[in-house]
Amino acid sequence: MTISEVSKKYDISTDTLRYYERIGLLPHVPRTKSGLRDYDENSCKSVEFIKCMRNAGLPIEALIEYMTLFKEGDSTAEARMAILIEQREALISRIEEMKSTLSRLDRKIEMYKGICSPGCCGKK
Amino acid sequence: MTISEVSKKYDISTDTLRYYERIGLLPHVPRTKSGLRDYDENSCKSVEFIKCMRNAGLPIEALIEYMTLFKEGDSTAEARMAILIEQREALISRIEEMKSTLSRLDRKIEMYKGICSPGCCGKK
DNA sequence: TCTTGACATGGAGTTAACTCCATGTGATAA
DNA sequence: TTATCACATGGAGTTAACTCCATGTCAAGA
Repeated sequence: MTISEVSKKYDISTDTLRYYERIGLLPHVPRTKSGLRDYDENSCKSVEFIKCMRNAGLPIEALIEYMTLFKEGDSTAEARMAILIEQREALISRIEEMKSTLSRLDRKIEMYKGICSPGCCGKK
Repeated sequence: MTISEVSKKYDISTDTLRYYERIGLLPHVPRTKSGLRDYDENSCKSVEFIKCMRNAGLPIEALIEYMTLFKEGDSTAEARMAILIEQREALISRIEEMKSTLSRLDRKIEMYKGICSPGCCGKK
């Protein structure tokens, strides 16, 4: 797949895809004879994984660490798992925080509805 | 309350507190005769609200709009509510996204545990 | 052969949200 | 009265994560 196809498929700009590669987040993508990127299934999977993790707010730094260990082979499984566990914890607490903010927002919105309900909207 | 007390209480740097004020996010904080900030209950409530919303990822821009409308009085209630509803929607979808990433992480971690379980850690 | 269009690279620029800094002031402790 | 100290202000600098740009190459259509 060309870079623009991957860009469309995952809704990530080509600039960002190249950026991910040069900072070592996305493992080297295969090239055609003339040097163009030719994403294979592995590359696509990585892109998809990165997109998912980034959208959930995992920092690029942690993802680079993870991907780097990955390239280093099976012996790094332990360390990779540690990263995932750490990020999992962080994610859980962000979700909790967001949920409580959400219910606060809900209450606030209900209040606004209340203000506007019995009378203020005029009776005919 | 002095700025440093508020800073400790809400765990927000004094720089950030002043920053919020100058960008119009935090309504003007009362001052002492000599010009020092002297946070009253209202100011504190605003700080707490902002902190909560920011931690959940609401953009400063939206919060400024909200606060600005607030200052403009009751006639803006409708518009304020609209902002809250909009942000609520955004928050919900972020939470959903994060939850699905969380379960993906969970599965991945289970996989790592699996790899390491029956045998690889040596018997004895 | 010439032109066009997608892509490559290295490096600079942007955005959001702070964070830091230089300089100045008023209240208080020594 | 002098030295601190917390605080004030305006403006510059930082960080993460992109995004944009100038310049160059290559393959394919006119």
